[in-house]
Amino acid sequence: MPHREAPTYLRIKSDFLARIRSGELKPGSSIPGDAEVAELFGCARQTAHRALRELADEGVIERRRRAGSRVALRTSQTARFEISRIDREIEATGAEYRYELLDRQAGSWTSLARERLAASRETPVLHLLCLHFANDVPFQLEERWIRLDTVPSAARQSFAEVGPNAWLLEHVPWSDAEHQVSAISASASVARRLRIDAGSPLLLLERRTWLDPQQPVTYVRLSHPGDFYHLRSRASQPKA
Amino acid sequence: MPHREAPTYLRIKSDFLARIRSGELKPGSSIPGDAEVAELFGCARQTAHRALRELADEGVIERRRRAGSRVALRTSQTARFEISRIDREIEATGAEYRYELLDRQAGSWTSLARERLAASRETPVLHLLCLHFANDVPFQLEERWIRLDTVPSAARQSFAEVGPNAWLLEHVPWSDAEHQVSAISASASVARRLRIDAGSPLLLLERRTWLDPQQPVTYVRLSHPGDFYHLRSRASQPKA
DNA sequence: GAGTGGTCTAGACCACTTT
DNA sequence: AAGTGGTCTAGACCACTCA
Repeated sequence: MPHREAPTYLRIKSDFLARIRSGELKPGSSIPGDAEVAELFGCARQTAHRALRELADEGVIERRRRAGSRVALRTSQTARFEISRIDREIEATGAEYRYELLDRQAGSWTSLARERLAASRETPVLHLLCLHFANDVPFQLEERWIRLDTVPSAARQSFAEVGPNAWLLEHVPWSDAEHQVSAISASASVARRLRIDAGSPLLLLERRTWLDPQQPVTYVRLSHPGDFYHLRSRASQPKA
Repeated sequence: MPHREAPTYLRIKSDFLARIRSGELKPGSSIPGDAEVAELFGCARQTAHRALRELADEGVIERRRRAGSRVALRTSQTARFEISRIDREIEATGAEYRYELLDRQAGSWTSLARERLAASRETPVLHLLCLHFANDVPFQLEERWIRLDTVPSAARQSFAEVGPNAWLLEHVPWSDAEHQVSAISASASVARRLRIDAGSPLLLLERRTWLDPQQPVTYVRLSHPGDFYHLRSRASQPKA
């Protein structure tokens, strides 16, 4: 296999990343401007510009007009967790997936859900209670509220076969999403559904989505027995 | 304030995003090639190319040579959680932060930590047990192992004043990181440290980092009383 | 006012992939 | 073999921001 030469803009990025990693360039160090970088690497300004722009987009450096570019000061690590459709996630492990709709009620608010969806008592809502199984073992309990004024078509869905998450992902676009992960004790009723002991640790994933910043779509609480479920994330520093 | 016209490549991105959001372009729909988009918008091919390339980088569309571009099929939502330095996170809430080193031992492996760091019994290691307080209430228990063959300078650190996370972030670059979040019951010893009841739910954040794919740096278990801590994430669809 | 980054163009060559 | 995306150039104008 012949070694293919990397594009110039990637070589420039690699070069700066290596110099940052080695400690030669420290957070706050200033970086040559587009024109100078272009001259150093013997390329057009546009090419140098692309390398530096992408480094800035990735948060590696900070650029300001007139003031020039500097190595960014990193204070936090970020982890990106993929939250897949539960059916695919279960099937990916080789287990058999099964879905069960436990309850479906229009107009059934809880005060928590009303607050989360910025709704009044009169706002039309669909409440769903669903259970997801892996090899016939309860894996996830899903408590969901859907605002019917935002998504009227949901009222015509039975959700007997297709889970609400799969349906919403395919039929309702979203502009904003909020996730929250916490650890709680299983209440008696949740524990009964999940066939675990009351008080057992649960990994609770809450999600809200919006059609646009003014229109909440759904609020969902996904409870998982602590032994079964975890969120995983693997990240690399920007490479090239 | 005069309304400033947006750059052409952003207008192109917005246009496609709007058409995707409206349902006019569905997952799998094909999208005109660079040249055609350039003609449609009356701009140079490079400009159209940048718009489409960025959409592809963001995962909105998929591009393949010869085959053209298509709207990507999204199956999962991704949430990006920022994992800050705990001291800053606590101070950001207005609470007072305090740090305490409970234990520091060289050569003290557990089998779990050895497995996570791909180490043998003879691999030199530093084990640390730390407690982080918010307003004098235990907030996070930190159990950490640092491979001293990878980071020899850690052996000279007392970690009495500066927490290991802050020190490592500033002194040891990393190329890869892995996070895992789960819910567990507090063991008796952990519960005692955190001044909670044994069996209480804990949000456990585990992290591993590598200097490069062959050199593990550290493995850490961060336990948080379920009532106090949660991971939060807010995301928007790519906007323009 | 001057320097820096941000964007755009017209033209070009190449590499990959499908037909 | 041909069409598509990926990259590069040389030159240009503009906008923002600091001195």
